[in-house]
Amino acid sequence: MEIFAKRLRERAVQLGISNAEAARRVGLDERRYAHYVSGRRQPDLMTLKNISEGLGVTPNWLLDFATATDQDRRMTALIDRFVNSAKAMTHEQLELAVIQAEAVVVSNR
Amino acid sequence: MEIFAKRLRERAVQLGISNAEAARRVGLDERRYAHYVSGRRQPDLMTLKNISEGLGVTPNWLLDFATATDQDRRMTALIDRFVNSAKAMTHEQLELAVIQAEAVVVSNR
DNA sequence: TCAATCCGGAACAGACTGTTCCCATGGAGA
DNA sequence: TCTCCATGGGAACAGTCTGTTCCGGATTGA
Repeated sequence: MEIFAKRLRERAVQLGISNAEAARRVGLDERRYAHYVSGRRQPDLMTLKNISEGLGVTPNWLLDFATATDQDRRMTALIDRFVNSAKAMTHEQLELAVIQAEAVVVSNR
Repeated sequence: MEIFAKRLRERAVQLGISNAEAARRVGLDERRYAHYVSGRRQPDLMTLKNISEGLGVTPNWLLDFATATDQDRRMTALIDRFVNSAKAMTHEQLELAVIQAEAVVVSNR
């Protein structure tokens, strides 16, 4: 996961801070954080989450995860339509829609 | 990271497959994957990424990372649930779900 | 010159992981 | 009913990896 270390360095530059300062923001020991920056060691999942929050980024970005939705354009187009509709719904309406959707998925067995 | 293990089990249910089948899709040994499912052990970052791809979800979702900082978090959480469900749907099923959602919005007027 | 900050390397004890057995359960088919 | 196979849990072990601690060099500002 060299990309992870690269993203940590990249983010520090974006924020205009040193890696040591980034470590403090995340709440990690400088040496420990330095290991992540150098790419020689990897954090556990909880630490990954904390780093994401501390630096204001997402795990997806830190891991360079390309959203699989980019592959199927028809699906993404439909999802976009749903998201737009969801913004015009009440919370109860959206909740019902989600429950229905999840029920459809379960029934696919 | 109990939530991570929970999400693995949750996703297997969504896809209607066993954990062993999920392990095969990801390309991991069943025993090893079972450790992740039980929450007793955690994968490294590269494996996390592979699991995300194999199961058609995102690291953000597997880690329960709240991306909502702008709008209503309840709404975005529901939308995320829908998006994940949509990935397990056929195109026809998703299309119907969207049509229904848009119909709900129209009825609000 | 001195102090402070940042960053890299080395090393060690401890924790964690990946893997391998063993076994219990439950469903499918003969 | 019996057998086979898939699933999944538990235990254990060797090896790897991590977190932490020292040390030193480089840079900056007072």
